[in-house]
Amino acid sequence: MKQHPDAAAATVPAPASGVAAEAAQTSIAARAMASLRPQGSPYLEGLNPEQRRAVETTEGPVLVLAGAGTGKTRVLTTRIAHLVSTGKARPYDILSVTFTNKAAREMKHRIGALIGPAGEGMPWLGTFHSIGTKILRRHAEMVGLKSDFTILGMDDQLRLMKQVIVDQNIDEKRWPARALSSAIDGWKNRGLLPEQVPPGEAGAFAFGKGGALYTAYQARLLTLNAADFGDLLLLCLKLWRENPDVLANYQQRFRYILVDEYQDTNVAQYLWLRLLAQGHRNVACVGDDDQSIYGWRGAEVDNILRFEHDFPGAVVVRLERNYRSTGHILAAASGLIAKNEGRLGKTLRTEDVAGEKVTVSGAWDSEEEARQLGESIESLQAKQHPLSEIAVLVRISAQMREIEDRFVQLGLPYRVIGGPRFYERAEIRDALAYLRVTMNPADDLAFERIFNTPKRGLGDATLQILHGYSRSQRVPLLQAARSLIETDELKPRARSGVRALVESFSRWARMVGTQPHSEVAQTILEESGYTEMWQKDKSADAAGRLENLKEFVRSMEEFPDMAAFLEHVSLVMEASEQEGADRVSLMTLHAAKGLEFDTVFLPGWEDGLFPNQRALDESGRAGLEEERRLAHVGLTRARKRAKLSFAVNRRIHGLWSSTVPSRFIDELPASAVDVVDAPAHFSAGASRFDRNPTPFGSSYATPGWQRAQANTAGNQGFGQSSGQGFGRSSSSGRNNGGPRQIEGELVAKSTGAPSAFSDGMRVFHTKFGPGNVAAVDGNKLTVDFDKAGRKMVLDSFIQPG
DNA sequence: CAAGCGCATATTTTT
DNA sequence: TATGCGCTTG
Repeated sequence: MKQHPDAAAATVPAPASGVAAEAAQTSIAARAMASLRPQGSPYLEGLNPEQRRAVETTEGPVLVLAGAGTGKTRVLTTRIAHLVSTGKARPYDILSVTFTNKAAREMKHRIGALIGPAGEGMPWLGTFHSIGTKILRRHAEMVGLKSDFTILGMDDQLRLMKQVIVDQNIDEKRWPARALSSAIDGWKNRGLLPEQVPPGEAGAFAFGKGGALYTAYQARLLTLNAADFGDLLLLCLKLWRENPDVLANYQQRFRYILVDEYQDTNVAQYLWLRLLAQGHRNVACVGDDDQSIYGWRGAEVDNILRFEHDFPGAVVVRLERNYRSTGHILAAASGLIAKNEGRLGKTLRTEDVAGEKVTVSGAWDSEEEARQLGESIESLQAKQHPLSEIAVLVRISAQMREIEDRFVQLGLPYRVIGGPRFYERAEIRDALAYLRVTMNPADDLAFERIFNTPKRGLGDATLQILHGYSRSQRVPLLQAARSLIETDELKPRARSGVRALVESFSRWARMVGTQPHSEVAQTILEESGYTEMWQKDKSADAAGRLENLKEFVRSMEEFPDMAAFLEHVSLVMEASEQEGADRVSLMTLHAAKGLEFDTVFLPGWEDGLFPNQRALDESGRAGLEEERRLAHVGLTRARKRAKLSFAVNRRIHGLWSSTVPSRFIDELPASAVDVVDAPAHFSAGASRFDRNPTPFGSSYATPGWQRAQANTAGNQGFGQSSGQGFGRSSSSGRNNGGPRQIEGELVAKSTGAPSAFSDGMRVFHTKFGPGNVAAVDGNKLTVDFDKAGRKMVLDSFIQPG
């Protein structure tokens, strides 16, 4: 995109351009003008007083705490409309950042609806990354790049990291590229350039070479004229720090700044915003601390909690009126989130009816849970409830399989939202790599990717030769290949393969510009043998991949040229969801943020799964609070019906383990919740016992037992500080000792004898070696192994040591 | 260079 | 359990 904002503005029919010009000069007059308008502004109608305040407080820092379903997007878009139509700002004076492309698109759309085509001309509405890219391309030389730098996806990033690791003679096994890459990402998220990383931290990686690796990695990026996602922000910071005049220009340019989902910003984004906001200080951040669920990838809830401190004099507006959910659902969600300590505090209220209570039901195991889920959906379906208004939200994707299996069996149409994205599929990345090399012969990472795909008899040996030449002559791989086919460096066989490839790329490069770009792509895929490769492949998914390739080529037609297309896909890594069909939606809780449904099912509310043990282990109380926010997000997705469930047995890494209901269940206000008896039919449930008959089986599978379980859960007081680990909770209790051991018998086929182990005992495991028992739960032990760390193991694999 | 085996590993995921 | 990876073998 080379569109210059000022040029763009000239083409925008500015409704109040005369006023705008004055506004820039005489703010008093402008304000006076503005005060006249609201009465006649249709867009302000229907806003509640808080929303209106959020819209009309245009000057100075504003924090809008927008609870779930309180009309956040509406405020954001109306605010822009307000700024533009009062003449306080022209569309190109407003910087408006979102997190996802989807959010940006929706905002563009809605602004367009409010103020007409002027909104579509907003050049500075986009994601942090797309705006960062736009800024960087203009000043690329100042950070050592060229303006046509390529943006690396995660796979390129990893490949590059691997090379750097090898270059630095680090043991790749001990320090996998993944780990280092994520460390570097972490530093970038915190706005740290290589030299700014605290030495202690950098030293903790790769035998003290962490810092050196980061430096080397950045150097390689510059050589390749490439930037990774983190750089898109980090290099802006660098650019602005080193060139105050450039910064001043942007500070001046952005009269008003709006930020969506502020609770998800990381440190780099915060610094980025703060630098820009120091100009006019008109920065409005909209967010909800109770929906911050991305701490694990660098989001800092602190940013939102500290807003008033960071921007003195900030006006804080709370949007607490919820327009989405009925009373009980809201009460449940509010009651739950109130248990969090680190929050600014909001109380959602609704004027809607109380509606149905949130239901909680238990199941014997995850299979039965899925069965019940299917039945509930079918009965809703029988009552004409549209499937598209039903969502199943799970904590981890692994839960999806059983549910999908069930849906398939029932013939229930469903769709999985999230999951592997279109542009991340192997065939699409391959196709992209071909295009990238065609467009940019110096794109070594792309070249390497398709070097021998499809197979053309080229292996690692050949690649090493190319690399050697490329490095010594300081030319890109493709250039190296072009030179080497003139010599005898390569074996004849490899040489002919390389020659064919090199010549193809020259040919394809010549086609660009003379033929429509989608046709060029089509030709490339055919001539390279790539399409043929999949046609010959007779595995199950080959047909789907060919279909994807077709869709890929087709989607190119929506872009003016190949370069524009490539820019788009490097920033927009998302699938094109096809809407319309009446299907149940299945997704993770994370993927559900921002969506809403009439009916929401929330299976798997069990301690260890949700709240997730790993979050607890890694982040302690903060982790628990984030999990609780996730629960809150889940509940607030529901308009009319929220149905929680848990299973008492679940397979974890292939082993059956018994589980206890999530502590979150007990944190729900009782008045908003109905405990549901399990359905009375046990035909299917009984089959478990048919296979594994035990004297106790049937009685424990009765509804009464399940109710008892639910009650037991209530009485045990989960959720206090003690809860650590699947096993630890409260195994001493006689209430769960009985059933637990029987489950153990059924499930783990152990002897069922009471555990002979106790806390602190020295033990030996056939696989993990020596360790100390940290906790005992029936036949399951949590052991801190000397070498392998903390693991949960079955006692039958353990000997007293 | 490809197929096959053993081994470790096992959340959440946008840009 | 199941997947994916890296190494060994044909």
